[in-house]
Amino acid sequence: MEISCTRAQADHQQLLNCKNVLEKMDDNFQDMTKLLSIAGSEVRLKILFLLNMEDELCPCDIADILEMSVPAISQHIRKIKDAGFISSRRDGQTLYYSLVKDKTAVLDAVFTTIKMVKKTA
Amino acid sequence: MEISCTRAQADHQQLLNCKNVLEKMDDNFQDMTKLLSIAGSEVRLKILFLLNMEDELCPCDIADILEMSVPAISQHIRKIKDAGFISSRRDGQTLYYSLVKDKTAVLDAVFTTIKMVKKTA
DNA sequence: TACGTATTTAAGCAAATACTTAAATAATGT
DNA sequence: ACATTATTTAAGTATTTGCTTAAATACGTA
Repeated sequence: MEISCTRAQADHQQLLNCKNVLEKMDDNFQDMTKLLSIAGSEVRLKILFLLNMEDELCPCDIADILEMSVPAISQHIRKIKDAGFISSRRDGQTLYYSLVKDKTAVLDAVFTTIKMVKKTA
Repeated sequence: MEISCTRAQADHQQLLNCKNVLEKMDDNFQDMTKLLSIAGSEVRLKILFLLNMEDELCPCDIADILEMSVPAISQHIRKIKDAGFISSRRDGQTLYYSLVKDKTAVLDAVFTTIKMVKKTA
């Protein structure tokens, strides 16, 4: 309980209500944080964007496109995969990765925004 | 250019196209990465969510709600403010922070998703 | 079996993060 | 001017991150 804000106008009922709301959605916050922290890296955001655009790609393709080393890409992929946002399909030696759509649905708004042409100031 | 993926089926034209698309939107990726990396921390995501819900709050309120120290909250606020996603208004000793709506519009989808009741498996 | 390619994994390291505590600013009231 | 409250800033530190290089694993083929 220990409310520390001693402002005269502090609305303690409001603060308690906020606490309750957050507590009720704690799992949702953790899930969303996981997705946003994955997407909050320029490299990983590009990987997710590319998979959304091309349906599936192999680590080697992604390394070529982003001009990065294969192990660096592989480690990003692993992080995204461990979080459950992409899945893989093997064809011979090649592993193809693709988005798990229902776990990454919120990113549609993100991709749309990225694709919007910016008005030059 | 140096394409390194030597798969027989590798579609080099596809890879070059991807590179071009990404390059064209590079600024957008940087802007979006900034927002997502800010939002990709559980504490900051909650701060943004609270500001969306309550319109404006002071650091002390947020510290109370999240049960964290005031300096810890202040440093998160500073990071969000430096990125331009919140603005402040002073009333006496109290600083009230609020969302810069047009810079955080994509987060509406995020907040909506968080508020959705999860189907228990 | 041996070799080449695709990918992952591991070890190492520099840089970034996110707290803590203590000190500095800023505004208000006595 | 002094004390109190709200907030920020700074310094210190443990943890996490994201690459690099080198080694391991997996698959296909001669």
